[in-house]
Amino acid sequence: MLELAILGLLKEQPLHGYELKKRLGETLGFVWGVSFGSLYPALRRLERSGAIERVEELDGPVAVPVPATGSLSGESAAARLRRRTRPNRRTRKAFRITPVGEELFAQLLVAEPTAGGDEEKAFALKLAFCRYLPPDARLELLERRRADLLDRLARSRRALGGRGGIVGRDRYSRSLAEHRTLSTERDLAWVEELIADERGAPQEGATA
Amino acid sequence: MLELAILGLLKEQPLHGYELKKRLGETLGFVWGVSFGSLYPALRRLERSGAIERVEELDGPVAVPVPATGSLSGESAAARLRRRTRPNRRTRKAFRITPVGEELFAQLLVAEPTAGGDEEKAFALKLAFCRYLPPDARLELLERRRADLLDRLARSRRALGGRGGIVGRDRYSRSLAEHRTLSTERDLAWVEELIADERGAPQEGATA
DNA sequence: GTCATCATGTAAGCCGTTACATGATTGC
DNA sequence: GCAATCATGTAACGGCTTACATGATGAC
Repeated sequence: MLELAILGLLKEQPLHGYELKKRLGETLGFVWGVSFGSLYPALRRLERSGAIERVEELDGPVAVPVPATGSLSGESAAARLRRRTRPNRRTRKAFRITPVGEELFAQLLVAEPTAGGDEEKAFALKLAFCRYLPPDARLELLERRRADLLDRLARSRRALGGRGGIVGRDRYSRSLAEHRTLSTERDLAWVEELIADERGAPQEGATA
Repeated sequence: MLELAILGLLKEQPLHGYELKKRLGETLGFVWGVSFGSLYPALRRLERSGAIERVEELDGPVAVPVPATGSLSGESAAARLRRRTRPNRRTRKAFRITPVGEELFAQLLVAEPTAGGDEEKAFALKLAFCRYLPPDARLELLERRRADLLDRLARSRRALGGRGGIVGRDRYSRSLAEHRTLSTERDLAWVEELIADERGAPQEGATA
């Protein structure tokens, strides 16, 4: 999962570890937070397997439009900008994705979630990158998610309604079960909406 | 987390591993599924630490009212019932919670989630057992959750609205971010409802 | 010269997983 | 007797965490 996220971000532009972590926290943050302790080993693994490679840092490469989160004071924003224009650090190691990495990325994007992990996160992550997927694979991803949710909903309802289930337990458990069921229903509705959109207008590589 | 769940179930009645796993799947299933590979080692740990102890299996102990999930055929339900009335298995090891275990349980129930784990699950689990908590601790649990959700919501919105955020990314990421934000808002509303209920009628050990 | 931040990395450990191995009980 | 289920356990591993160690760069 981490590797998918890394490759996905590197598809956009070469980055070094520290920056990668920041982006993982910013643009994928509602999905995920990673620590250095996992990030760097992951980078090494990816490099050794040939999925990514070191790249010399060109000066001011892709010129992020101006980070301007708005919450920064004008002063420090200016400082950040100044710094950003002259990033000639020798100590940092930027990586770029290789063709091998592209292939790995494509594989990971359609792979079954590795049971141990968190199904929700895995789906969220894949969705965040599914613009790189051909329309049919995209649909399949969504359909699979839909099936999972239907399944879970069935179990939820069985637990909720069936005698011997949640009924008769305390109010907290009951409230929890009800809320979870509702959430699942809404997730399902959302996914079905995505599916409908997808069938309606199967946008090729839709970036906008 | 596993240990909390085990202790919580054992508070109701002594159980052996296999049954424990079933219950974990049934009554806590929408929150959790455990495998034997974690369950048995956890039981050993708990036993060694004195939190639980082996107990001789009395015949037909607590007499679960009749499992009757409704989805079983009458035949196999009858078989299940028949079996249940004479469970004189020597091979299985039933455990009961000890005073030490009660204390551990109480501790785990109010402990901060161990960062590594899944915050959602941890909260759900605690809520499922919070009837054992004194009203003030219960409120604190809810308030803490509320704070977490508020925090997450703020970050969600920042990512969503702020320039440099999700705007400008592809429609999938955008939809994802919007949906997550909505979900968080609803979780928050739910928790606030629970808090209001709690303040309105601080039921002592509310089982019904 | 010192502090904050940027930047990379290692070590130990936690908490769970799957896969495998084994054996008792019961229904037919 | 045979298969299904009940029941307990071990081994190897996975993926992530925190805590720790180290050092460069830039601001003042």
